[in-house]
Amino acid sequence: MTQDHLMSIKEFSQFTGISQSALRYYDEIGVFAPNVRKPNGYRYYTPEQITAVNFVQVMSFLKVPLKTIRGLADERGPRQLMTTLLEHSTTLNNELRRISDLYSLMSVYQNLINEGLNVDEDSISVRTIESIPIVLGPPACFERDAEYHEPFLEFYDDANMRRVNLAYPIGGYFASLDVFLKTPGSPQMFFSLDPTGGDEIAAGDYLVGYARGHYGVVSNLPERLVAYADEHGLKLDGPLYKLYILDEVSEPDPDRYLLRVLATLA
Amino acid sequence: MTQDHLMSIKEFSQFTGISQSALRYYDEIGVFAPNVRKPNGYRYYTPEQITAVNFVQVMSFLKVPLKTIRGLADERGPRQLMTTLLEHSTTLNNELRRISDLYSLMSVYQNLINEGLNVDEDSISVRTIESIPIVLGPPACFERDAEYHEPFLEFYDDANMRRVNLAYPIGGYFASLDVFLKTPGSPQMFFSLDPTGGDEIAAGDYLVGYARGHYGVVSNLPERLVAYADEHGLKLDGPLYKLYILDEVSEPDPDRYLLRVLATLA
DNA sequence: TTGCTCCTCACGTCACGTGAGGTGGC
DNA sequence: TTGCTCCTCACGTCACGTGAGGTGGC
Repeated sequence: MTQDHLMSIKEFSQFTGISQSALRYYDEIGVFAPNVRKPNGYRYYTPEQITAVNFVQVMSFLKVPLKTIRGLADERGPRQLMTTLLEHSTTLNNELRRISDLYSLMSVYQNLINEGLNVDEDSISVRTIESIPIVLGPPACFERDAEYHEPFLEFYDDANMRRVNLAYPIGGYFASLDVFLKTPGSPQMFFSLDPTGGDEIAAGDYLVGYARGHYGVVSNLPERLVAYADEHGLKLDGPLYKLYILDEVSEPDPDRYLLRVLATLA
Repeated sequence: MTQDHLMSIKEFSQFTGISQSALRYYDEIGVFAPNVRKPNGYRYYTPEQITAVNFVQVMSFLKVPLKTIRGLADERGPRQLMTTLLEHSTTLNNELRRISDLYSLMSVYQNLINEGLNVDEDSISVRTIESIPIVLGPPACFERDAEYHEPFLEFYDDANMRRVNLAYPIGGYFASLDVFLKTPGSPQMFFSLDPTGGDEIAAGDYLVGYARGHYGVVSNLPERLVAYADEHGLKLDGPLYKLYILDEVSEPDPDRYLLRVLATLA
């Protein structure tokens, strides 16, 4: 290495993919300065500095504030760097969790919306379903003078404590079709589609039906389910899952919310 | 659902994990307002709004600006939401790539630093190594009057075009020990430890040695490697990989940079 | 001389955080 | 009355982005 090759801020910016204004800002706050400053104030960088600025990028991606990175450069050393990396690897783990959560959240939403857009909502059908992971909440007690929101809030409270991701759609669980027929608006438990949960909608055959309307409105869906089962000689036995596949998130008109019911076939 | 339960901003903040100031900000820019505003200006939220604000959170995590989310709420609908989700799933893919890149980058750094801290740098040893993925650059031609930085910059240019992550440590490749003995400062190619690359340091047995000092300084390492091989009746045949395992990123003192050489054993 | 690059302020932006100073509810 | 919560400005912050107005290099 004889004489160092000097790169203008433009060249250096193109090499590193870091904007010129970012480079000037790094210089200003003292986190990363060009190796050479000409009398006219022009900044010049050396090729070796590419590694150094990459390090700044890495640390700032780890959510370490730039001023901390600056301090870190002063008391640098392999051991210090090691501990810093270990400290912030938890940040990275959290980020990764958030990303993969979001991934599955998006695919859940996409599946529901897709179903909502393409389904023939007037017909009842039989569907074989893979196991779906869910989180069941505590028993929801709807006393006659109590209001709907109370068990709902209880569910939220409980879910918060159990670190359930409440961005996933929430549905209602009924122990049987009979319960649903009697109190279609009052599930015995709520459940979240958060896939990290320890519960599941068991794999198997289900009777599937839909209904449109505000939260709580089931119109004649329960009767249609029973009629279909009778007509086809099917026996319904086991839990029933109610879920809004188009809700306020995707549908601005409450009259067009779309409800789906899965009823276990014996 | 009789009368809606109303939550104060504090309660709602605790339920959703969103700060009070963020909620006020959402209200201010019109992206998410409380359902009820009392005459005294107090904000009250209903349980149903938990889903809605979760949606805002999700979109803003997808790097969608809040003002865009506001606009999105106006012309909402299942179909629109679907396309928005699809559009921004690429954002998510990029994020995920960056995170997992950073993960492997950190583990590469950690392994190197660990090795640098714990190794007996004066002794030569034989080590069996798993295959290590790398990216080889174009042939580096060091003409006698050319300067070191030129092939180095060529490597960077080429790597940039091939979308190699230049934050990974960079080393030098020599076709054989002989080449290294003659020109230890001028590798025939550069390589990056970027693990996405199509090349590799082949699995097998290597003679491993270390040297301290500035970039380009190898002190008596070549001779020590030869002497060790002679002494133990080992034959060196095949490529040699040179890499700084402690460089300017981890070590502030250039005299203490630590170089490692892997020489293929026949 | 003509473009092009670079410079330094200075101000804007995005998504909030942080008091200051004051009111409301129980 | 006391303490707690809530309110609205207003200003700060972080990591830049964006001109404005001017100089330097070939």
